[in-house]
Amino acid sequence: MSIDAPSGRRARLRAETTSDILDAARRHLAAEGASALSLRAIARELDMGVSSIYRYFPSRDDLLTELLVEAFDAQADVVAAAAAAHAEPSAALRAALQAYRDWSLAHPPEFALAYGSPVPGYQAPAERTIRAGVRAGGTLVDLLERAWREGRVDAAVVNERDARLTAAERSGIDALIARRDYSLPAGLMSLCVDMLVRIHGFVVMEAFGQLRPLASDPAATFGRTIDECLSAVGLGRQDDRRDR
Amino acid sequence: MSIDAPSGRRARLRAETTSDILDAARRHLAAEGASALSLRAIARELDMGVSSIYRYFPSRDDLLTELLVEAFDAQADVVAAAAAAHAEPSAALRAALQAYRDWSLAHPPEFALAYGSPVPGYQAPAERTIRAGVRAGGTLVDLLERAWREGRVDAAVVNERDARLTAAERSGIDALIARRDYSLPAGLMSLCVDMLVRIHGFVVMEAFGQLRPLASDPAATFGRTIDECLSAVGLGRQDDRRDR
DNA sequence: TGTACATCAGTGAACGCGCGTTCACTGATGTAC
DNA sequence: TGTACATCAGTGAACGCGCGTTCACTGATGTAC
Repeated sequence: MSIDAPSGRRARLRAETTSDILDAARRHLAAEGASALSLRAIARELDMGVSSIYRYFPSRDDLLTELLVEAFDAQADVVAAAAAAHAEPSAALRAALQAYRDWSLAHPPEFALAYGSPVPGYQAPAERTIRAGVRAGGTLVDLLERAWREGRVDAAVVNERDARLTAAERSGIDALIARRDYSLPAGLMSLCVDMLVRIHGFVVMEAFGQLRPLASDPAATFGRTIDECLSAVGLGRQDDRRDR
Repeated sequence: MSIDAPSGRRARLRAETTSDILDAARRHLAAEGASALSLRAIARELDMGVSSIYRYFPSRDDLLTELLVEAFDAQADVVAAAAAAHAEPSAALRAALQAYRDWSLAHPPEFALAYGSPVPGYQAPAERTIRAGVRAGGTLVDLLERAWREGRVDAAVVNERDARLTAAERSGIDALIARRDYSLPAGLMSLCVDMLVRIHGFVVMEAFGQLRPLASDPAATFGRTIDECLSAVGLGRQDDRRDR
């Protein structure tokens, strides 16, 4: 997060205070929710005047944006790291999906900020936000691309999906692939979207407490959902059954 | 919504004003989000003093609760009506799931209130809220129960799921069935939960605008998701393929 | 090493705002006889 | 039909609160010579 970091005590202290503020903000995010995040409360907690905060962030909204970008980045980092730990694509994909869930459940306020209902009166600035928000999904697409190139994806599954796409869907998928410079076939991209929706939907429900009354062993249920997603995407082979 | 409704002009006017307030509240919910819902703004819109609102609702939180309960009820009504329009269970289930999505997309603020990130400083009173919140899901379970009783569910699918349940999952599922007085087998209940999670997850993403960058024909994508859910639940037979 | 100046973190008071809620009130609508 | 009383919708002023943001300031930390 530190920009440039031009050495010297002053710079170091500045960086420290900046991250103190962000930490306190995160705590308040956790306690009260994004729309109740208040500069005054943060200042109180840090034992400093409210006005001091303006030395570090030009406004409350900028603070929120920073938190939002950090959240997306942290999640994407964790997902990428999990994926990188496995050479075999479907094992990597499993690990990545698991990491997606783990991070989300471990950081409820950040997750809610990133994916929950919009914060009233706050409009996230597209430029900074979109790039960060796309990264986690991008990692998953990369994995599928690699699996596809290596011939590990069941082509019959992909072709069947391909044949079922409506014209509108196909043009949307093609545009998406072009926009993000992906290189997988449209059918596989469509299957990938389904997978994302399924995984994310699961995590949203769990994070917001709507799953608890329905499933008492969410980890197991999620594991099975991963299994089903992998096989739906044409990766349901025997070679990765060991790590379940 | 009207309680008892003891005739007379006064009562009628009272009911009218009450629903005027609720309407205005809904509009503000739509415009600003739940946490920004303000009695003063509502009063302004209705050209009345703020204090008058207290003749109708004891506090802001009670107003919110009323909106919340109404939202759950409205959604559940729509789902139940859609289901009731079809005799054949899997057609009814299709219609019900479709209605679930349609209502949600048509009422973004109510949907966000009911299923989005929690409103800061507001805790929904469990007694009134839970009963209403469970209704829509209950309709879907009823349909599956009926299909099961009529022998339309593929027993092999149910048994396979049954065999895969962890001990924790099984006891959770059994408790859920007992608590709500359902009567379907544990395997089918577990499949039903998966279905709910999948459908709800899809709708959440669509309602919160996170699906748009990924899918350009969400209706078609949702239709396919329904297909997959039905066959995952053991209802993927030929007899209802006509209405796709 | 010492001096003169620039930078910048931090301060506290103030502004103006919108909020939920309370209160004592007015006047219209209903009810009992 | 008329009168006396009870009910209750609606009012406007006031209270106390927390908020984001601005401003002119002080004093410590760095930099140039």
